[in-house]
Amino acid sequence: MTPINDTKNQIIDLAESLLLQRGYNGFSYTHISSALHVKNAAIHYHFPTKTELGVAIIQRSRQQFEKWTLHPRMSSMSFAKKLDAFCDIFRDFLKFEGHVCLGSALEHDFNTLPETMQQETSAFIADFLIWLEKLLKDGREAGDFAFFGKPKEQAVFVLAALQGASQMVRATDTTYLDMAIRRIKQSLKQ
Amino acid sequence: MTPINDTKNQIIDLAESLLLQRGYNGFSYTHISSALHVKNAAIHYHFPTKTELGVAIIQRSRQQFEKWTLHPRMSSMSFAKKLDAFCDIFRDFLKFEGHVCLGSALEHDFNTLPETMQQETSAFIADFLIWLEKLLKDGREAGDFAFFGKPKEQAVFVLAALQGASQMVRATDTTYLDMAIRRIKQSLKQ
DNA sequence: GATCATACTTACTAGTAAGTAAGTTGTCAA
DNA sequence: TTGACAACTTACTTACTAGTAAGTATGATC
Repeated sequence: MTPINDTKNQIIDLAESLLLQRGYNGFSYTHISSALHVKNAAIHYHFPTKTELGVAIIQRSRQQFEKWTLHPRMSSMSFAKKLDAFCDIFRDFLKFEGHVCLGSALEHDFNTLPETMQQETSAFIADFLIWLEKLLKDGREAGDFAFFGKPKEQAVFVLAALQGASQMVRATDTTYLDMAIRRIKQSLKQ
Repeated sequence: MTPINDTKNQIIDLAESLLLQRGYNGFSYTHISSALHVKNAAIHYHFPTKTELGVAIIQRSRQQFEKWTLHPRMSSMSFAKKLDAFCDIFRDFLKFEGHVCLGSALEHDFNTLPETMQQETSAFIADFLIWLEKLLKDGREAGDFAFFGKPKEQAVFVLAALQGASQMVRATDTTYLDMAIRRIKQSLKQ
């Protein structure tokens, strides 16, 4: 048979891709099963409910982000380089046709999401904001960044711009994210 | 019977509200018909397809925005006041429980939208960007705004931040939009 | 008073959604 | 060789989706 967890991981991969492309209410188990050439019930075997599948997607992404933040190469980076790397996360999402970042996709469907997914979504956004706030705070203290007000407020602003731009790309032009990123960096210069 | 266009307008009102709350794939004709205490087919009488209803929502919004830009009181406003008024559009969306701005909602569902709705969505976003670009350009020339680079790039940045923040609010806190607006204004100061 | 359009309702259709119960098959361990 | 389990399939259910065809009440017009 197939290797252990192979189908399960393929399901999460595909479901995440569909979520980023079409939103939580825009994909079904049939989308996944037909793409993987298995039956509808096979998906239900691995993820009895769509809610469990949704939670699995977010939890895996949270783990990936945590791993990213803890990666050895991060500790040797300058604050500016870290911000660059963070912006690259959003650029990477757009490499796949029609994708948007996960936070943006989940926020949009928030009101129609089951409660457990809502909780995971809020935690996911909080992960990003906490990391970003610390980067901006430490970067300003070190003299690498310059901005007024609280680091948290600036973090909200940066994340909002990144998410907003990654979404705007769909109805406009893919260069718009780069425009926003240039402006974000500009807004942090002395 | 009911006054002319009353039901039709009520349908657009409700459909728009549902679209902003739940996304295009998150509401059905049944949501509308049961709320208005009419039958499913009554909605189809006014809007034969969901696509036509979707297009009607966007077109009405575009007309409302055009009317807003041409309102007599606008011409006497300072550039800063105009920007304030523009930001208020986004604040107003959030007054209704769980709403997000229309542009954000449409961009999110873009890939699953019928073609006519995609075209209207792109035009809707373009309306906003063109107005904003002109405001920023004229404002900088008059010495009221200060920023580097092209007005268009700054316009993309401002709209991205507004849309992103209006969406982030769902998974976080309603104060986050105000944070972003404060930062936007700060980024345009000398 | 007949005709006609408007604004519906009743009663359906075909398709798709998530989800389930029961049976099948390959693999591995005792 | 025999269980036992993982990983499915087959065959279904219930609920909801957009959309339609045909009929009806109401008011305005000729």
